Parts: sequence; structure tokens; C-alpha cells
Amino acid sequence: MGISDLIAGFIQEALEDSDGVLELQRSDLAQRFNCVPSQINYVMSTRFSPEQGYIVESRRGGGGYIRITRVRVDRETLLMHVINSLGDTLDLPSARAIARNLVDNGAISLEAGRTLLSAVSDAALRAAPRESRGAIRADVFKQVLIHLV
Amino acid sequence: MGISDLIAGFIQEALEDSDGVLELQRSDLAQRFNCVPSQINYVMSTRFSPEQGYIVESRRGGGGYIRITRVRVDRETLLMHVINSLGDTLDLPSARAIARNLVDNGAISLEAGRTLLSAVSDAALRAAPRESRGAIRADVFKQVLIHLV
DNA sequence: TTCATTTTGGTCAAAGAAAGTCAAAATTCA
DNA sequence: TGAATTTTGACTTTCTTTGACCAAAATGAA
Repeated sequence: MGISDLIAGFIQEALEDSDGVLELQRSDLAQRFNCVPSQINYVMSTRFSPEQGYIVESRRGGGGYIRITRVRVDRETLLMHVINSLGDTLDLPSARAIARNLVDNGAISLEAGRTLLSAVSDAALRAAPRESRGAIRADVFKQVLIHLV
Repeated sequence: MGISDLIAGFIQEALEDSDGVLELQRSDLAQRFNCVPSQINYVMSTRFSPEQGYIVESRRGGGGYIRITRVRVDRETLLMHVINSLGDTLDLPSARAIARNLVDNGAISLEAGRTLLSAVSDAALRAAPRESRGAIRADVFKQVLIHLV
């Protein structure tokens, strides 16, 4: 088991203790594990991505930090299910139906649903070439859901 | 957390207490926080800009002051203002800043803000050709805001 | 009044402090 | 072995802190 796994484990434990949110300093952590700072970025992107149920925010400069938030799992499963069922391309009527469903199920708020739909509307994607619109619509839709988890 | 954040926090509290307007002296504040006076200017420009809902006026010379006023515009006006200020293209950092602001101002919910940002993320627009990404991002952003008004 | 002095605040650029990116090198795994 | 994953480090970007120098308003003396 490599260092990346150790670091990931450490973070996950710390997340338990701190009830889902954790703020740390990249260089601190790097020192603790005797690795280069950029390895922390690697761990973040491979083990704490939104797809895996985490939101990672950060800030540079003096007093900088990396904040990791673990998102709740209830909705996660439902949303992930929907996300995984989505193909590479998506048309507007389907998008509407799915969004409607998620709102009805209480998985996302009405406001979020509306936001989602306007983000994939034809007006929003008018600058995108016709032939890739479906793909972009699918990507946007997925990204939104992933981040809403 | 750095000094700038401390100062900003202090000012915000004071603004609460004084119901939206606050008059202070640059050198006083600098002394209180043990920093150089120009740091106060830094805090003003990075944390109390008009985009963030504040008006900062000042006067030099004897009895000089810095006056900070928090402005509260209603949500519709604010949203329209933001929409109109958007150009034909939009980069991700700007999108983030604007969304953050709207959330902070209570113009849109945190959930809507997150949704908006994930809809214009690079991941969401990866199928779009590089050169039109900025344009699509701007369109999506606008559409979402328009529908939220 | 006029002008010099004092009292404030303003600007800007350099230095410092984190974090981010990217690709090469090393390692592990199938 | 060959592909995928991990580890490293040089270089970049962003944000903060500091200080030298600048500009304006008030005040008081001539």
C-alpha cells in the first residue's frame, strides 16, 4: 500500500472525527507523510473527487487551506443511480422528465431543478455546435447532479 | 486565517452592530491589528468592493475617515444587474466569484449557486470546442440567472 | 488670504506564503 | 513485459503582507 492510500486513510479518519468537514494545509500534510506537496493534489483528485462523494475547495496564499467536505449518502445513491443511467448524449424532453422526477422525489430542490433545466436549455447551448449539443447537455446535466450529491 | 480575514471579520461585526454604516480611521484600525495602514486598503478592495455589496468612501487630512456602507438591493435588481454586466464570454474564476457573491447576498440559494457552478465547470463543457467554451459558459450562466429572476 | 505644516488616507510594486499544474521517472499490477 | 498507477519536482498562479513614496484635507502662521 502506497503513501497515497495512507494519506487518503488519514483524511477519511479525520473526516469521521470532524463530522464531514475537514480543513488542512497542503504543506503540513505533505510534511507529516514525508512526501512532496503535489502528492496531496494527486490524492485529492484520485480519491476525493465529487464522483466519490467529496467536495474539495482550496485557497492559495498566506493562510491558504484545503477543505474537504463529505456529502451525505442518502441522496447520493439516488442521484448516482440517475447519473449512471445517463448516456453520452441527452435531449431536452428527457432532461425535463428526469429533472421533474428528481424534484418530485425530493432529491433536489425545485430551485435546483429549474436551474438545471435552464442550464441545458437550447438558449443556453446556442453557441454550441448542433452536433455536439446533446453531448454537452449530457455533460452539464451530469456535472450538476454530481455536484448536488 | 490571516490578518486580512480578521480585519474583515471585525468590520463585518461592527457593521452589524451599527446597522449598515461604519466610519473608522485607517491608522487606528491598523494599530489595533498590528499591521501597516495600507493593509486596510487591501482589505477594503478585496473584501468590501461594490461587487460584494459595499460602498467605501473616505477622506484624508485631519479628522479623516473611511466609511463603509452595506447596500442591500433586492434580489431582482441585483440579478438583472449581474446579468446585464455579463459579456459574451465568461471564464471560470469570474463565474465562481459572481456565484459566490450572489449566494452571499442571498440573491440565490447555496444549492442554486452550486448547481450553477457545476453547470459551467470545465467538466461540464468538455465536449464543447475550446474556442467556444467561454461563450457557452456565458450563455449557460445567463440563462440560469434569467430563469432564477 | 496665502502658504507651509501636519494629519490623514492612497498607490504600487516587491517580497512572501500557499496551493496548482504537468510531465517525467518510478513503481506496481495484470 | 506492458499498461496503469504513483511519486517527484520544476515551474506557475493566486493571495497576502509590507513599505516606500504620493496626494489630499485641515490648520495655523504670516
